[in-house]
Amino acid sequence: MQVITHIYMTDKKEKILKSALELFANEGVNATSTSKIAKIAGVSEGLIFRHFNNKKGLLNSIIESAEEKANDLFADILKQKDAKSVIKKTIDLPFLIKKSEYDYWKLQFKLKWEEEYNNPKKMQPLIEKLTWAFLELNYEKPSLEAQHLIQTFESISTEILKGNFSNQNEFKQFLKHKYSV
Amino acid sequence: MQVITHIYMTDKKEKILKSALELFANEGVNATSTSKIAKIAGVSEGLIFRHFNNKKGLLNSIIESAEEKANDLFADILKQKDAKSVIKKTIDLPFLIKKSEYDYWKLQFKLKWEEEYNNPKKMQPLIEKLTWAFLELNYEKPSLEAQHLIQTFESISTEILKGNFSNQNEFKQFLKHKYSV
DNA sequence: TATATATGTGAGTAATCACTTGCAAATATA
DNA sequence: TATATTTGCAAGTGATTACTCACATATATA
Repeated sequence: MQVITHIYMTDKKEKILKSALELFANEGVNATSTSKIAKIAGVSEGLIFRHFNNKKGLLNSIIESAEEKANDLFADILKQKDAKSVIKKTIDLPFLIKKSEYDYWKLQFKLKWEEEYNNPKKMQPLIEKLTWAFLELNYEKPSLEAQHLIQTFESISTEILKGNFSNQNEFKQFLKHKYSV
Repeated sequence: MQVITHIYMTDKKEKILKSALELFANEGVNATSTSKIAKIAGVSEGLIFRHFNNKKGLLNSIIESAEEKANDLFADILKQKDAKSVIKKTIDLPFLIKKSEYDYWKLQFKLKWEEEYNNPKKMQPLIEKLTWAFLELNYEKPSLEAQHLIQTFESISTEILKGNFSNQNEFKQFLKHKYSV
């Protein structure tokens, strides 16, 4: 057994989650069979269903922890008291994603194309915080500026996760200069 | 038989392509079985393989015509002689996508997450044209500006295709004002 | 008209799918 | 220690998968 935050989880259950995440993120949920997950995880296929009931239950379990990771990242921005810090940290956000967490984000971005899992409201707190920041800084259209910066954030994240973003630092500086932060 | 541009295509072949496009775009390639395509198209399953050899051949055939549609849209921008027109038309681009062609674009955007079908070079001509335009207008960092506008274009397209973009016109005006076009 | 080719069907195929079941071993609790 | 519960596996299940094949009909060409 191993301690995850404060919940105990068996090693094999963890291995299933880890293998499923990797396969779901890189090959797609539908293209990943439960037998393949079991094989990669080194467990019997039946164990997947013992722990997660069905394939969807496994996916939901992964999505849950992925959303936790997303909220952790947003939390830091939401608690900022300084308008410029909010914008600065939003620009930094996509460049801070750890390689070890790429699969979590890949899966989330991919699933946004599945109606069932696309929830644009998840960005709402960040949009509101940015709107406040742009208002504070006397931008003409604060909410549209917020919308635009979120779009930029999503595009940058997408490019990074797909592995085609060569001039990351240069572009980050460019953006910070644009917003004077 | 029916005439498509200058190539003859049987009605049933067309129906297969149409049904497959709809299903691939909305439910995903892996989640769409050839039997379901045949059922929706009102043909025998075997006919799919007669015309396209295998499922991948069918997908490739759809992708080909999707890329043609994309190139048609880009072509108009690439031939512009005026820098401001280039930027203006790029901003207009995502808002010009016809509802009847949503499925083509949905499929293209979804497939960008599959390594095999992700080809960032496809945007290169547009990036270069925009870089030229921003240089012409004396922007400090033309190529980064181009990269940024393309990102905005991709984000807007994505939001429109996912159906969560309520303030389209307002946002379009906002962008045009930002770039003074 | 005769014949070759293209278009179409329906009934197959083996492989794989998500999932179940019966039973054993490990662990927690009394 | 005795017993209940959890964790685990191997061998299944029927349904569905992408794809093939034999055969028929429609169309193009000689």
